[in-house]
Amino acid sequence: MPVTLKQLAARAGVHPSTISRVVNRDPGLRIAPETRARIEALIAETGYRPNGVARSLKLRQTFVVAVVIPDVTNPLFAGIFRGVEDVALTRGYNVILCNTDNLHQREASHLESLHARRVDGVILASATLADPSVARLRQLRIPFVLVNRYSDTRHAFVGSDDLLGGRLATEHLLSLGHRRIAHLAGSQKVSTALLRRRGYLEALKRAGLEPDPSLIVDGGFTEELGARAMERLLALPQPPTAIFAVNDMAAVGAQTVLARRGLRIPGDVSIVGYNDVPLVSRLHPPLTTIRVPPVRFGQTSAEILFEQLETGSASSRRVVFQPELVIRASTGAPG
Amino acid sequence: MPVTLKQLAARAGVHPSTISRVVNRDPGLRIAPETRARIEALIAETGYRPNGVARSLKLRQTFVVAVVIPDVTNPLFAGIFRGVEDVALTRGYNVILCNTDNLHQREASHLESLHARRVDGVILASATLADPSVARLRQLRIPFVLVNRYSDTRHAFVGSDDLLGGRLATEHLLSLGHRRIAHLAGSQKVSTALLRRRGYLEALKRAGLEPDPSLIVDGGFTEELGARAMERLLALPQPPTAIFAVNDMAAVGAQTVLARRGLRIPGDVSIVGYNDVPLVSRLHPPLTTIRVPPVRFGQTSAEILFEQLETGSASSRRVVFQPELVIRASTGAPG
DNA sequence: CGGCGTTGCACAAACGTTTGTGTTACCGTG
DNA sequence: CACGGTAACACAAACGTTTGTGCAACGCCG
Repeated sequence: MPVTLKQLAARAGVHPSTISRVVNRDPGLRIAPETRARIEALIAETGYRPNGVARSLKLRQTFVVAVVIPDVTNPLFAGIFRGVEDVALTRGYNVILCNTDNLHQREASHLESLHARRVDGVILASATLADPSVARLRQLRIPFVLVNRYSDTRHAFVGSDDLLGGRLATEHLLSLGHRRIAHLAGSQKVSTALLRRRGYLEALKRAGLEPDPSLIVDGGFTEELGARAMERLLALPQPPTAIFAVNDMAAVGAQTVLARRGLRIPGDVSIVGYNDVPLVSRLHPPLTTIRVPPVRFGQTSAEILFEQLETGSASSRRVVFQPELVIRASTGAPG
Repeated sequence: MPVTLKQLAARAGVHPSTISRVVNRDPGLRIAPETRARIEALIAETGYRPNGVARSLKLRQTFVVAVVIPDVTNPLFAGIFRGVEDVALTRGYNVILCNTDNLHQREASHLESLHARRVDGVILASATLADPSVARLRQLRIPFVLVNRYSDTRHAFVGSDDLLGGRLATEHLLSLGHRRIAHLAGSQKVSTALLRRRGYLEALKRAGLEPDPSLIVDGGFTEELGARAMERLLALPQPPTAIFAVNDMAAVGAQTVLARRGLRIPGDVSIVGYNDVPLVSRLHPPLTTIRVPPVRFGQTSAEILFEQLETGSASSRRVVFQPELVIRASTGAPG
């Protein structure tokens, strides 16, 4: 049922190339008005749509980009995707979404598949530090931009100042009078976690405090891992009076175990999260957190990607947004 | 840089078709072991990957499916996407994600684009009742399955029993002793909203109660719209003692205005939501809601879609899951 | 009226695969 | 030694476009 150029040409009594030029509005096309009308009528009648696959083959462009993220189920990444789709749409692009679950293996296999499909570019939100997948992307000469997390500083990147964010969160806690501030750290293989931790350490140092290694506990980005890390902290001889969690979900996990132990927030321990994902403002208590603009991440990274596609040359633009501390009821003066 | 079959063939001193057969492991291929070895070495050396676009053109299959949803930012739809991606991966498929924002125009334009790209199938989670887009899909002969919402009963569909869900929610409220139960209804153009409302009405009728039209207020699926609807309810001469919201976000919106007015939940008014999206269990108070399995929605719909792709014939299978009432602290006996 | 510049198209190659059908050389058999 | 069979490939068409170039026919000018 899908009509082809050749069939149309036969019915219109012209050569396929002529039809092609009218559907593509070739500006240099000189054509008799009646012929054009005949062709246009036929197009309307048959509902002809050029076969995108054939077009892509000929044009060496697929008009598809891919977004690779750890997990759409995480509102941060969902927001990023929205951002890129919104700008991709305006350029006539569609976007393939790939979830990696933070598995290198899965990330790599997605990339091979995307390469085979000849996507025009990829936006990678799942990069780790010195990520081999990023090297692969370069090797394959696939235009790409890193978002939220970076791999190293040579590549196009859009995200926010996680170092500052870590400092903001910690300084807030310090200003409330906390001295034993713990950090629920994420994997140090990802830039965001690394920088937030560094920001935490910097803030402590600026305040003249010696960081206590036992207060920095490697957890992860999930509720489950945040909860486990919190439990380890509570087992300490002298538990912290405040927590800075690497992200909101870890903070929520910590809240849960605190509540189970009958500890009050912020009475007994204050908590600050990171990202300000939906609904954390409605938790019990509402979570103090660091706000970042996920949709703008997506939009900006897409714009940089398309810039590369248009100029045909890789960019190493880095745009970093300022994170913002939003103070809610989960933080207060130490008991 | 991307190698082609022809280039490989030249270097290997064989015909392109021979290479093609070895990469595709053509079972009927008789080949000298040494030739095969030479070719395989060349493939490994050059990192050759068949051009997927050319393959698609020849095979008339793109190995791409699309998921069309209102908004990924909504965890329900994000979950559905995860489900379909998981099974698509096992079949070597990639998936394009499209957001419609519940705009018919945007839905239609996405569909045209997907058709032009010749995607192998689509999973549609944004259908309205008697949706023209669904008709278009049939007309274009694109295999598809509806998920969560249906358009009419002739098409493949996977979702849950929203009628039952609506009854469950309402009966729970009734069993607590509520008599003035309001319903924050969603758009009656979508099956889920329509059925949940019908379930609500049925439960009332079974309890021998006459539904009060002023207690059914058309809101929408967002926090904002839920809030507005709640305000209208509070302006009533005799406000309700309980609310059944069409989804969790609307319920959250209602909670907000209740809190602003100093009304206690569930002391003054009870609330039940729908979907059990992440974090509503951690709200203040934790939200009673109806749980549905979004990831299974996605998985199942993908399986049905692939079934169609394999058999080459449209299916009208309908699989509906049982929703589950999960009782939390937002509901209690009327004050 | 010859030549030239347009106008309005047609031609054909190319994009990179897949696959049904040759075709050659060789081996074994009677 | 002729013949059939098979092993190991080569050939070529096709998938549906795009685009540089070719080429009639026509009108116009000197």
